[in-house]
Amino acid sequence: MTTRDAAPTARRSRLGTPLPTTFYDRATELVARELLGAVLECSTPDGVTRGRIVETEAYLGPDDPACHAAAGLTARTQHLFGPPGRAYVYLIYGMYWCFNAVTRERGHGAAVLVRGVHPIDGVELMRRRRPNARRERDLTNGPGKLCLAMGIVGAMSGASLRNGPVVIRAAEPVPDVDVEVTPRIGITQAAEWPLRYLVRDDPFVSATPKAFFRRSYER
DNA sequence: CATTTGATGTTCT
DNA sequence: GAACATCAAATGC
Repeated sequence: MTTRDAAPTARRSRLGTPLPTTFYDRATELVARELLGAVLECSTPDGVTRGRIVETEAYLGPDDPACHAAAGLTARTQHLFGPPGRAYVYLIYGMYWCFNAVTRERGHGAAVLVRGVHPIDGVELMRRRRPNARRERDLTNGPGKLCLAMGIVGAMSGASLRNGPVVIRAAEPVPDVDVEVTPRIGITQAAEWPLRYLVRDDPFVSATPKAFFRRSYER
C-alpha cells in the first residue's frame, strides 16, 4: 500500500465507492473551487474571446472511475497525464470538444473540466460560432458549447495555460456563499460524488437535474 | 416550462 | 459491439 492509498478519513457516499480524500486528491477539488471566477481566454486567427469561469468539475485521477485516467495511458489521454498547468482537450460523442485544466504531476492523470463560462469579450465572435444559440446563455452554458464559442479545439491539447492559445488568469474570487456543489453531470460511474462547482444564480451554468442534492460550499 | 430522442464517430473492450 | 465528462430539435404539459 502506498502513502497515497492510506486515506486518513473517508467521506463516504451513500452508494458505491467512497470518494478519495487524500491530501493530493483534495488538491484537484480545491483547484475546481478556485477556478470559479478566473478568466478563460482563447486566441485564434479569428480573434480573442474571454469568459469568467462559472462551472467546473473535478476528475481526480486513476482512483476516480469517471476519470479518463482510470482506463490508463492511451493516445487520447496523453496530455491528461501531465504535467500540470496545461490543457487537456478531448472529443466527446464524436462531435464536441471538452476543455480541461490538468492539475496533477506527470503520470497521475487528474484535471478540472470547465463546464460553463460567462462571456466577457468577443461576444460577437461567439455568436458567429454558435448560430444555433437562441438565448444568450446558450452561447457558453455547457462544456461543448463553450469550446465551440471560444474556438477551443483538440490541437490545443497539451499547450501551456500560461502562455499558450488558451490562458487562465486569476481574477475576482467568488465568495464561498456564492458557490454551490452538486454531483457531476452526464456520468454513470461514481455519479454521486459531489465534485461539480458552480456560481449561484449565474445564467451561464448548465441546468442542475432536479434530483441532485444542492448545497452551499459554505456550511 | 420539462423531458425524451436522434445525431454522430472516436475510443476502448 | 458498447460506451461515451454532449447538443439540439421534437414532444409533452
